[in-house]
Amino acid sequence: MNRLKKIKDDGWPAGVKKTKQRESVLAVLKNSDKPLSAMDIYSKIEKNGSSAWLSTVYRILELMVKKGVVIKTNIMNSEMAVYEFNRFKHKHYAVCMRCNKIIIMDNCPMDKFIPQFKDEEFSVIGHNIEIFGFCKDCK
Amino acid sequence: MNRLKKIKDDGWPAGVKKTKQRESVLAVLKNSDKPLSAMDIYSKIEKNGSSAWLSTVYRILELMVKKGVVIKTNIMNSEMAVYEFNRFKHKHYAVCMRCNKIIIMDNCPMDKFIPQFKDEEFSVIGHNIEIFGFCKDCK
DNA sequence: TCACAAATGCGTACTATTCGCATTTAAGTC
DNA sequence: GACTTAAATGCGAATAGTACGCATTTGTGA
Repeated sequence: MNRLKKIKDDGWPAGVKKTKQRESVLAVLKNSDKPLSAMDIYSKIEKNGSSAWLSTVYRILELMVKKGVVIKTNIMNSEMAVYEFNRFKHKHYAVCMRCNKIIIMDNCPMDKFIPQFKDEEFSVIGHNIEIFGFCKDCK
Repeated sequence: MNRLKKIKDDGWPAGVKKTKQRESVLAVLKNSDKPLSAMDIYSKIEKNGSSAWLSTVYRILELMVKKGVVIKTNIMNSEMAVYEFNRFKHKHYAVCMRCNKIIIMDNCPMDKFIPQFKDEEFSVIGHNIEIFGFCKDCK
């Protein structure tokens, strides 16, 4: 299993040059339990005393998404994408309609569900589920 | 029931001035069975021989969303929002990862599903589900 | 250590969307 | 139907997130 070793044992994607900036971006994502925007990541890197130009952060994120190490998500009613370290766990989020807080959902409605399509066939690769409502602070 | 009549019998939201542009936008959305972007709507209006500045289309859409006549959705991996006429039917979409075609799903996994949250309480108002994969032409 | 392909810094460009303001228009009142 | 006025539109310019181009720097295999 895993003969191709697309991702190395230390979590680094194979065939990807190690640079200060790339390590910073991945470290920030690994240390966060919530998805972060490119700007969040940029700020956290600065706060850690390192530095990486914002456009570089975007390029790194794009690469990491392509390599499967990072997951990119678009949260509705927010114009910016968020990124998280791929821990290979199936997760979904609930988003508060007032404060935009993100809450992790533990179960997935798609587990025992077979989507039906009108006429057309469609081969399902994955899904994206977002619950919206109000968190306990905003209720 | 419906004593407040937020939406009139002809489908027009109450207390909203009728203008050429607003009628054009709603007509385009009513005649489409797929969600459309603001730009799509703008083009279709031009094609119909009418006209409405793009910023006006955006303003109208924002208003109609607020009035509950139109639904705004953000489809992932697409940087633009799409809008559809609210037919008060529960629907979800499958999006082809190659050609971005949108296919309507007939059933909903959330029907018999109760979301669970770790510690925090969350009152669920609604949900957003997107299936991705390949349509029959792109398989 | 050297060479070179690849990554970054930095600025600029692009795209979807929003905003500001002068002009126009819908709709209630006389 | 004309008048009035608040609200909508045309139009351009601004904004924000993200992508791009190119000169310089850096990581890595030889």
